[in-house]
Amino acid sequence: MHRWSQLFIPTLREAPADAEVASHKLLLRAGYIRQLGAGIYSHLFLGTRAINKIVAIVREEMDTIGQEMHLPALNPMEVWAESGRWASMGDTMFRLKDRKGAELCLAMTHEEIMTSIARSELRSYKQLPQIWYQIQTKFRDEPRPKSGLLRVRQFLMKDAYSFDIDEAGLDASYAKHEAVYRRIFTRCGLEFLVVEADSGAMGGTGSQEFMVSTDAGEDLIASSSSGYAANVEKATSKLAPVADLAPTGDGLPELVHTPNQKTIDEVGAFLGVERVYQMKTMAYMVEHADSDEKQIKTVGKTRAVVVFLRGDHQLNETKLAAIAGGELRPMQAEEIVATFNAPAGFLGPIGLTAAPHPKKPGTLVILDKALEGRTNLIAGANKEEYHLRNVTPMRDFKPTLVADVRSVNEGELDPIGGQPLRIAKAVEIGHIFKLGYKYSKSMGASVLNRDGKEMTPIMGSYGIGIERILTAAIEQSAAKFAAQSANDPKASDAYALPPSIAPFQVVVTITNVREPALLAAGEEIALALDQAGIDVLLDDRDERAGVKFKDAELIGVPFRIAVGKKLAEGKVELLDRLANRTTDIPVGEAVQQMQTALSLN
RNA sequence: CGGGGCGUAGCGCAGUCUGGUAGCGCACCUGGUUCGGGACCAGGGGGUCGGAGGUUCAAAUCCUCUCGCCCCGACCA
Repeated sequence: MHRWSQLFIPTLREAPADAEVASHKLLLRAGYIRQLGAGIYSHLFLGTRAINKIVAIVREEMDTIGQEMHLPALNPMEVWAESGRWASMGDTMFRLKDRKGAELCLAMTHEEIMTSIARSELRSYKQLPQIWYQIQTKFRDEPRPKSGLLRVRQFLMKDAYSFDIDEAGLDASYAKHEAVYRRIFTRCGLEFLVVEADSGAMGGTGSQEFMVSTDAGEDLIASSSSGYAANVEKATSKLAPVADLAPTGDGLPELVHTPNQKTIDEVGAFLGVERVYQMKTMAYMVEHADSDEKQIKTVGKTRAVVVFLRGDHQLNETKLAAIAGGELRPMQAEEIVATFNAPAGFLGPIGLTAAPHPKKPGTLVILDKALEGRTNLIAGANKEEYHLRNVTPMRDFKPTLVADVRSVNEGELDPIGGQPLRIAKAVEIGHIFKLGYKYSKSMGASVLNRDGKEMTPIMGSYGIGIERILTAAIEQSAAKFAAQSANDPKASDAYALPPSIAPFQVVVTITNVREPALLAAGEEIALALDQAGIDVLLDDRDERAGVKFKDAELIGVPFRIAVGKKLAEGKVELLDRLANRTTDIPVGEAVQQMQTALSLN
């Protein structure tokens, strides 16, 4: 049994000025963590206990489908060079040299290491499927660590990798992870959402993220009441049909003089035409990763990418980057002139030469799906001071491809049930991803199939941010407490963790340790709880009751038993902080009442 | 990397503009009173003012350089 009087729980009355988000302030104030450097934190006693509980849940669930390993965090450069990530990871990877000058890195994930084990050990389809996982510290030199434990440079991750003989096997391994992830996050007491995610420029056939909705989050997710949920990087929507403008003149593109009218709004106002009837031109350059040799060989290291969007729509750069196959940057003035033969402000589709196919050289011209079938649009004329009327895609110009590259907006209808989309901030706590052959192929893993033929195993990778479970739980709870008492300025101080991940399940607060009866009763109750297998923290400090109550709340323990005045009547007070309910219970029933309360959570 | 802000006692801050013995609240230590919602009285300890260089009789304060941290934009668990 733990006695507060002997523990190191450095609670703070005020949060350090650097702390911004609720979980960061609370973790510091409650004595869970202390900062060592930007994005580098020590977990103190309470933090470690909470993390250990989360890890135990993750491990217990993962053990139902996979096997735990422990891999090196310190990796020789060669293994990362093989997959191409030594080059592609750039500054995000911590790199170092040993005394001999050999290059090493601190691992950010473990695809390479797992694949190298698979390659040297797996020989036969009979050994598949395999699911290997580990719970380990990862290192990432984040460009901008922030928000306490939410975005850090060193963190705990549960990462798992599956190896299957074929796609059906991968689908099964993926489905197992999805089910296990749902159990893990449910047991951790989180309200989460599973969303469709961007699988990145790397390819891959499927990817879902597990998200917890909170304003502290950095991701945006779109969801609706029909069950649709997607990262906005991936989300699509149904649009209300638009009645096109009537053609003017002979119905063919017609030049209009538009001096000094460059933006969509200026041109719209000048011509008296709303934004939905206009076509917006956006010009980028893609830069292909050095590792993508094939692409560079056929289309060059950089390539012009031109996108046409409806005037009132926003480009989604993630979607575009996935299609373009590299990193994007806006075109510079000379590049614009080289591509369009016209200055910015009057760019349009006509006269532009599109690559006939994405894999062929030339300008990659993309027409956003929302413009498919539209007619008589207003667009730039590729001529200074002129725009065109009556521009009709496919008739007047042919893009390289038609694709969804726009961002959805709040209120648009979801693509499956047609319900309005809500857009909210969220934290990503887990990600499951059908990797495909990227690593097994580049690193040369293979097994013999039933016919004695060499096959490349297909892989999946699956991650969980351990500390993020803690922070998400705190954010979620703090938001709820704040909403419940919106006019109470101290409300942001309050939160409570789910019993499954709280450092203790219950605090027994002896309101005054100088009264022998209270002290004895508190000791007795705490001992009984401890013997019943309940994680109890006995607050036996010689402090005033107010201090002890505040501290008990600050550390986020979900139940509190106060031993005080009512002991004279043989009663103690049980506070359920998650339900915000206080009940007086007979001393002798403390264990049983706690067991009941815990079983309900 | 670009933009903004901040480094003064463990935490929160004042002092910097206008150079002149380094301060306040909380926390900490001692004694006393108090004891169910962050008590009170009295006494006390603790600071290379982020670092280096410069200007000056004199620098937390002015100048130069540098390091660190936080926040806003491009990445991810």
